[in-house]
Amino acid sequence: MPRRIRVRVPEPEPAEPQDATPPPVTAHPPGTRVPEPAAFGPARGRTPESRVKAPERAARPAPPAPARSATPRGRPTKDMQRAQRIAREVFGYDGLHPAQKEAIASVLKGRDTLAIMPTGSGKSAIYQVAALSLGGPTVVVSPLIALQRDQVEALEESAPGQAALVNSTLKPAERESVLAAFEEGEVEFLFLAPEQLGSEETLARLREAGPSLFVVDEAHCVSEWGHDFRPEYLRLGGVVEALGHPTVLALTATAAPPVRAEIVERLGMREPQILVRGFDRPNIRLAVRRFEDAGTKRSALLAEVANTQGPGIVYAATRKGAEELARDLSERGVRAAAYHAGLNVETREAAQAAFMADEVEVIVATTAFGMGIDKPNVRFVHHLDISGSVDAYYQEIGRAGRGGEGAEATLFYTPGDLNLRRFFAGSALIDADQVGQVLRALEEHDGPVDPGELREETGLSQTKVLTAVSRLEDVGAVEVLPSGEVAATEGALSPEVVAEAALAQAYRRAFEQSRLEMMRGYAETGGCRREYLLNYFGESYDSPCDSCDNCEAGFVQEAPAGETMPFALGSRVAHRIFGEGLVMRYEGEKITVLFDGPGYQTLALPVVLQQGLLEPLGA
DNA sequence: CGTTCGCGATGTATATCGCGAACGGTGCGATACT
Repeated sequence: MPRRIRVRVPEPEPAEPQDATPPPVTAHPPGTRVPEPAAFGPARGRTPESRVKAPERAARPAPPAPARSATPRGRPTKDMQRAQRIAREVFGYDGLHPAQKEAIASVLKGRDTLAIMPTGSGKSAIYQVAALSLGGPTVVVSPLIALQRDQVEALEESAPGQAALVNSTLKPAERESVLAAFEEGEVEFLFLAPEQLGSEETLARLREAGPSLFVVDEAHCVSEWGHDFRPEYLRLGGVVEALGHPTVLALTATAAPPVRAEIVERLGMREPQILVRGFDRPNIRLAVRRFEDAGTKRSALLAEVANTQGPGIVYAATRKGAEELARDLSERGVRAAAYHAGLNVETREAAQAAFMADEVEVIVATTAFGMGIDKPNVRFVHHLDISGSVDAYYQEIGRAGRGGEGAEATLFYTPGDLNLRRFFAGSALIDADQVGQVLRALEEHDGPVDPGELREETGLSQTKVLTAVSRLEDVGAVEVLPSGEVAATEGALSPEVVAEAALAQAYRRAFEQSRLEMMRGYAETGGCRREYLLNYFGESYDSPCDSCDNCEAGFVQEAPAGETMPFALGSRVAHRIFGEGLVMRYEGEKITVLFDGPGYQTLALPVVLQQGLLEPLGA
């Protein structure tokens, strides 16, 4: 029930004349610092003169423009011209990069858009400019409260008072005033974590505000965290629907093809525009050093870091490992600090701030460190322990060399390190018993049930209940209503369903394991590592790269053109047992296919050809 | 899977051994306590 009836006057879009009147853009208030340009390339300095000129440009009447529908192809539309003015005058960007323009244009056309671009390439500018150009409020889902704060602060510089956030640290009165301001259209951007959207009341308030744009930042979290760690991520598709399907803009720095597909599916994106900006980071030199025992490996890494100019990041798999390495580095005279989720907030923030300020030279961290870190002068990112997937690894090493200078990414590898990752890849998932418990609790009710009730009745945690519900939803046994309530679909409550949900779980596990196998493949490949990484992200690359250990050692020969690729890279194939899949990579006599069911599988090419194991499929 | 933890036994050292259990990584929000 709406608390009040209110006629909402649509925001500028229709009210704004389509002709020469300048857009209602706030110029920088005097004394406001102009934010750094977010576009690629070196930040060009802005002179005071250029700042003074901006308002003049805004005041100058624009040339008469034809009606929007008559805008000639290939030239910026009226909407895009306006977006570029906003980028310049509100945010102080010197110009938008082509990829940014493309993404903004896509959003302005009302198209759901997935933009995959490296950190530091101005992803924030995309949603900022698109949001102000669209008119109508914008919901931004972001995984970390710290990131939300950074974004609000950044917006505060150029669009004061236009951004706010909602989370559990707010007092009820503060929360109320933020939501009210958002409903009234006084605040353009509202930042929140997906968990906030689990509250029916909050959702209703957002619906009341009538958002025109729904942004999912760090969208890979949908796939990486949604299945166990933060299941609310899988609920975002329902949230989008409940909000009347505003245009969805998903942003991430990395996503392999299956992760992309999952983002699109889970967010319920319709005919999405998918924009991928180059994955290659040629200035990062790639290497793997293999050891047979962990002690030797650790000593080698210590020596390497102690003799290398920082700043740098070392990733470790465990908290303890991170702390011990930081301690040993300090003993060797390296200014090092540990960073992991077990540290108290002050220690963590101090470590990060010191690293950003170049007071700490090396940060030794678990996976807790990194999201939102954009430091240009990181000289190396080394791994004491292997990452759980190539996706995670690439994101981690991508924090090196942002400024464009040379950087090193070395994986210190022993095969035994895979065990811990195997454990992580399988452990967080719930088992069939727990799915059964939730299903039985559902049977007790006739109609839809609130997840909170299920939690009480099963004694499972919120996360477990939501995970079980997601699995049951995957097999069509339950439906989650826009209200957040869970409803069993007709005739679905059967032992077969539990079995099916368990199977879905097994598939997920197999997929995780196959991703780990791909990481192992990187560690053990004799081919060009850059090619391996880029193939993983669905891009082709002509090795050798001359900037990885294998290419430098001369292991990688240039492949004769048109050699032994019986199935084109990126084409669809079918396998009798594994089902359909996507050809990812050739190496030696092996072919790697990403199957829709069991994930990445590497097959022996001669056997495949001899026994006809793979059938090419049409596009 | 490998390492660490907790505990009882050993058998008299205030320490070591052996065994099974537990843990290992990401963060939100809610709750219970000062």
